[in-house]
Amino acid sequence: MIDLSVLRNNPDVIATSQTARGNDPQILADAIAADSAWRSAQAEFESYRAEQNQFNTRVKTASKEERPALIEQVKELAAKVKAAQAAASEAEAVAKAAVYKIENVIEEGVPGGGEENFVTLRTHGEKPEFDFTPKDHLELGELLGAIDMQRGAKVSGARFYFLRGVGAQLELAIMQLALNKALAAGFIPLITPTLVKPEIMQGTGFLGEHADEVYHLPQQDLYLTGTSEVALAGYHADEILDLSDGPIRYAGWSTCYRSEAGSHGKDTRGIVRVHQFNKLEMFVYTTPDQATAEHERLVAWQEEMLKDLGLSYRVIDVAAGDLGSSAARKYDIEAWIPTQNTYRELTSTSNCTGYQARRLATRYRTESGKPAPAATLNGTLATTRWLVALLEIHQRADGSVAVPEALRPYLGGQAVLQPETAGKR
RNA sequence: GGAGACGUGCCAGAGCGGCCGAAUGGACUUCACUGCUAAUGAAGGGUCUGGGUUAAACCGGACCGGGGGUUCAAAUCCCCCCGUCUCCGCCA
Repeated sequence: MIDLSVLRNNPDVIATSQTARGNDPQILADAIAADSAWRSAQAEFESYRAEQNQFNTRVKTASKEERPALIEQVKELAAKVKAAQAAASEAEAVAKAAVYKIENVIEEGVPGGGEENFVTLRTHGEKPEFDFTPKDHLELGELLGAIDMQRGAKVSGARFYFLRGVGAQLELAIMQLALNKALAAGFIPLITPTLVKPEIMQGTGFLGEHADEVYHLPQQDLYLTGTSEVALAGYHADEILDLSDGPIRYAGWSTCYRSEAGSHGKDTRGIVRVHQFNKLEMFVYTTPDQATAEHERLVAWQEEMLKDLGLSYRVIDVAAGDLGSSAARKYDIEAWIPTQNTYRELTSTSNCTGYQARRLATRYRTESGKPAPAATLNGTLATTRWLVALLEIHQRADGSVAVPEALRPYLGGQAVLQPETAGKR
C-alpha cells in the first residue's frame, strides 16, 4: 500500500511512477476520489458520535426522573450515528480497495518501458565454448541418475519431477552453501509454513494480478505459497520492530508451489519451470533510509553465490513495467544456459520500501520514538533451478559434470559427478 | 474426535452495562537522594486517526483476540470466527 499522505499531498509523485509502469491513470484518480469520499464520511460519523458521547454523559449524570426523556431524545441521534458509521466503513472499504490498486512508487533510475527494456548492469564469466555438442540439463540429469521427470509425471503430473541420487544431493548442497553464506552475513534461518491463511496471502499482495498462479485448498481455505516471502513478510505483521541495531535479516527456506497457469507450452522440458521447487530466500526488515544500500548488499550476496558455483551471468535492472506491484526496484541475475543460448533468471531481488510493511503494519521506532513503516527487501539465494545452469555449464564430453570447489564439501568431496550405467536407473 | 477454561496496555493481572483508555504490581523513562551501583522517593508513559499550531498547547473520533448484534450507552450482555491452555480418547 502506498503512503496516503503522498496520495493526498503529492499525487504527482505517484502519477509519474504509474506512468512509468504503464498503468492506467484512472486508477490514481479513482483512489484520490475514493479517499476523499471516505474522509468526509468519516468526519461526518465522528461529529455525530461526538455529539452522542456528550449526550451520553448527560444521560448518566441525570436523575432517574429526567433520564427517560433524555433517552427518548437521543434515540434519533443514535440512529444517525449508526447510519453514518455504516456509510463511513463502506466508504473505507471502497477507498482501501482503490488505494491497493496503486503499485509502489518506483525508485529513481529504474528504466522505463516493459519486459524487454531492462538495462544490463554488468556481466560476469565466460560463455563456455564446448568442443562437443553440449547436452541439456535434463539429458545430463538423466545420465547422472539425478533427475527423473517420467516418474514425476507418473506420480504427480506434468511439471513434477524426482531429484534422485546426486541430483538430490546437489540441491541440498546448494541450499547448504547458501545457508552458510547467509549465516556468515548475520541472517537468521527460518523454515516457514507453506500453507497460509487468505488474509496473509492477500496482505502480501499475491492475490492481485497473479492470483491464478496460486494454489488454493478450498476445503481448508488455505493457500500454498509460491515463495517463503509470503510467510516472511507476514512474520512481523502488526509488530513494532527494534531496528536500532541495524537491519533484521532472515534466510527463509521453503518448498514453493506455483500453478504456472498461463505458461502452457513454455519450458516444458526439464526442471526450468515446475510446480514445486525449493528455495532459500533472503528477507530483510530495515529503515527506509537504509533500503537502497541493503538492496545493493543483497544483490552482492547473490552474485557471490553465482561466482562460487562458477556460473556465467548478467545482472539486470528490471524495467518499470515489469516490476511486481510491491517492488520499487528489482534486480534479476540471469545465468547463461548453454543449450538455450540465452540467459535465464536464477535470482531476483526487490526493494519493496514501505509498501508491503504499510499494509501488514510492520513498523519500527524512529529516533523521535514515533512508529513508522519499516522497509522490506527480499532476494533469492538459491533455488532448484540453479541445477539447470550448474549441470549445463560444468558438463564434459562424456556426460560427467565437474563440481565447483565451493560445493565439494557438501558432496562428500566429489570433484566430478559420473554418469550411472543405464540399467541402474 | 469428546469435555472444559481462557484471550485486557511492554509483561503479569483486576475490571459492577454509564464515574474505564482502563485498578494494582513489575519493567521502562525522567527527576531527587546516595561517592558509584543497588535501594528508596516523586513524576511520566500505549496505538491509529481528524481538526488545529511554524512547532507545541489544545479540541475530537477509534482501539480491551477478530467480526457481527442488543442498547441512549458495551472491555463488561448475545452470536460467529480465530487462537491459547487443561483433561479424556485416538494416531504418528
